[in-house]
Amino acid sequence: MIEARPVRRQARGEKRISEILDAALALFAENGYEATSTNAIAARAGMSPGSLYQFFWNKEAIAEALSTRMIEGLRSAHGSAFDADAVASLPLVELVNRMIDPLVAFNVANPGGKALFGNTDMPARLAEATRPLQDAVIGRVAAVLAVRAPSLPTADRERAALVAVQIVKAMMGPVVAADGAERNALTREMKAAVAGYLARMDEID
Amino acid sequence: MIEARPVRRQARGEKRISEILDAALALFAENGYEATSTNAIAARAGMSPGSLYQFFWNKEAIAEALSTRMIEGLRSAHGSAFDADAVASLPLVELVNRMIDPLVAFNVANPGGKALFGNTDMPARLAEATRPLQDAVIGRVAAVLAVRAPSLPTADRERAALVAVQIVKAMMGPVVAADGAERNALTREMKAAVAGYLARMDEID
Amino acid sequence: MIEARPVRRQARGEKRISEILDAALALFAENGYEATSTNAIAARAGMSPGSLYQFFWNKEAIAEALSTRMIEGLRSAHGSAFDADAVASLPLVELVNRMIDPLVAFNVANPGGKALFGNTDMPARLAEATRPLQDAVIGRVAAVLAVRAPSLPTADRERAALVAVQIVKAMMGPVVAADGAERNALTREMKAAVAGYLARMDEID
Amino acid sequence: MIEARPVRRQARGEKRISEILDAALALFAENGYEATSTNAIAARAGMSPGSLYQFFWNKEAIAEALSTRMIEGLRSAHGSAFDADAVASLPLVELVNRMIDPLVAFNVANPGGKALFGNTDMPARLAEATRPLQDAVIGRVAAVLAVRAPSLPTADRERAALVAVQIVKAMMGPVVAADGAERNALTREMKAAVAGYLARMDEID
DNA sequence: GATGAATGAGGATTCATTCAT
DNA sequence: AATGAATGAATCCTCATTCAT
Repeated sequence: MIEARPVRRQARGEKRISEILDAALALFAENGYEATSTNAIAARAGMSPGSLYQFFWNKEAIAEALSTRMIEGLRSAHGSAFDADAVASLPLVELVNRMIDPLVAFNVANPGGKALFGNTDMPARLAEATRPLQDAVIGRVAAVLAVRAPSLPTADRERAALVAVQIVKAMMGPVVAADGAERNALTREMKAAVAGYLARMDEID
Repeated sequence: MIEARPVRRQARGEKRISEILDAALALFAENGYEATSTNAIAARAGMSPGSLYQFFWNKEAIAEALSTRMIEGLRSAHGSAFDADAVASLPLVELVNRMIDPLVAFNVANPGGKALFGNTDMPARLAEATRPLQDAVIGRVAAVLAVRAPSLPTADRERAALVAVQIVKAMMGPVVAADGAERNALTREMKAAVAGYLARMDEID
Repeated sequence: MIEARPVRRQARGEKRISEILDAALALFAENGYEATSTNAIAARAGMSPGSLYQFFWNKEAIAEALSTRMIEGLRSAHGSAFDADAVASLPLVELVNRMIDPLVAFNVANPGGKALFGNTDMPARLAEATRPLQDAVIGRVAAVLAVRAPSLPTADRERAALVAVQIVKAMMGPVVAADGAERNALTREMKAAVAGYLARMDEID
Repeated sequence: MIEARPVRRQARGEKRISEILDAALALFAENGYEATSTNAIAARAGMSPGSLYQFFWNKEAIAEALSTRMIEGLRSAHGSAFDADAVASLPLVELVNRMIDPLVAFNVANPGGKALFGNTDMPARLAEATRPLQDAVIGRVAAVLAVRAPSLPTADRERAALVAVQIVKAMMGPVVAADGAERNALTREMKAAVAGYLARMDEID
């Protein structure tokens, strides 16, 4: 009744958590959040339904953790792409490359992210848990714009960042779904769209 | 025994079908596809669950019909925006206006659309049922490009159309969610992004 | 999501509700509240689990309804036993007879009541829902005492009523469990205990 | 393979068993038998669930042991209250005092008892496991009556003992739940009820 | 054509119990 | 002796769908 359940975080725990998240990511990608059953996640992760709940309070918590892991993954995928001097000095096209290439690589390696973001079909509480990722990314782009287009009013800057992010998000589906030459072509167009749009707010080039 | 249920299309039938679709659209928009129960749709449509099934084989069929109705709605919303001479002679910015303004108006008036498109959280079969809308729209834009940039290879043209459509879709959520001045600002940016991108493939301006 | 579920109370509804309550009473009596599954109740009531929930929001609601039905049953079982002049004029022994005989008859006919009252093993909320019955009965006895022993302070009167009721409750289990001559003997002793105790507060005899 | 698990009774074992029973008693009192999980018992006893099962075969066994420990506790609580000459020579009121006062003290100190006795909400097998306590107490009272009212037929004597015990059990809940002056008042009434009832079978007074 | 009661499989979650370490 | 991760059956409840009226 009081139930502490400290959400295992030890040694072997990390591995199992990871297995659960992998399974969940795959299934969310295939069938969506709602249509994915916790029993299915457990089965795919090679454990019993009961074990799942030793690591997560409930289904939402899994999606939340997935979202968190995604943020961290993105951050490390970007590496030094957002370093102050890179941001300040690079030509726009090169900057866009540095931002988008790791994103594409990350999404190709982690299909299923799309099930988590920009998806209306999940409990309201979860949608909010998913927000940080969104906001983190937009914030990063806005920070870039703050350096590149310092005279732009904050509101405009945030809006522009949103637009850039939305374009990337929207194109990521087709990019991930395609492969080979077509994937490259789509990636090129995505970059063109983003760079073209941002060029308008950018004093330098 | 051989189950006829010929999907009613008669007199009063049309009206009831419409009521069901209205109810479904509203609920999908509020809670998403999976979280919307057929009983809730029936209730909101002012009929019994049994009656609902006299018009649709199952829940998916409702979403499919919604998708179809959406295509038609979009088509009529666009009116003469895609007329041959409009497409051939208008300045790009004006053409984009004629394409996007009705879309925004339509989506603001039908806020359930987002639950149906670009949402992974539905049975795979449904996601496919939803494709025609997508394709219809892309096809229309590709046709425009065929006129404006006739020298562009077909593959590039289709890809460009996809990009344009994705940008619009991606921005539609934020646009519909915002209101007043911010909605206008977002719409303006959406148009700028699309026009900016298409300008590259467009010989004229 | 909004879900009205007006808890069926119509024509045939009453019958089914009654069947559910009968089944629940029997099972609660056999296995207790917690150990009785809603599926088992439905099965014993000859319906599917889903149907059960057309009449009751959840398991607690069934116990609540059972408690309510019990109060009404007791009231009607007592008939005119608590009429003003009966209460005022009857010899104590006869009064006790009129109070206890219907209770014994009722409990023999409705075994299982014991699972609902004075049982700690149920959600706190339920325990409270069950209180009214308890209080109703004690209140009735206190009212009798108010007539028979008007000089007794209210607190003492309520306490005495509680004692009388507790004795009856405590003996009811053995009485119901026994049968034939032993049941009669136990009933006689229960009455003796109650009458003996009340005689002390009673001016007349 | 032949499953030994000899129910540890050694050195440190006794201490751990005691801790388990303490934890179980507290939790049964708080939440009832069914709602108390073995994991919660283990946690409260400061050990792992696995360890718990080294001392008890299952949940029922814990309740059984608790019942046994209760009998012993009661016995020692009563001390010399049932000594032959005390029983034979004391005025009834004083005898009742000597029997009931330790019981009240014991129950106030061990408020979990009520979850174990007179509670229908436990598996039938457990209810029986709980019987010995009941019977032990009744037997003791019957023995008293055998001395005080030797001419009473055995059956009547046992029945009278049952009544007395039931009264005490029934009042124990309210007594334990109350405190201060009200607890005293309730205890006084409990004694009055018991003494009043027994006086009828008692030749002396 | 319509109704709405009825169905029952399925989903999230818990918990008594086991077993590898 | 002890641990605590693992198990999986069982629970309450929902909902897409059917069918008698």
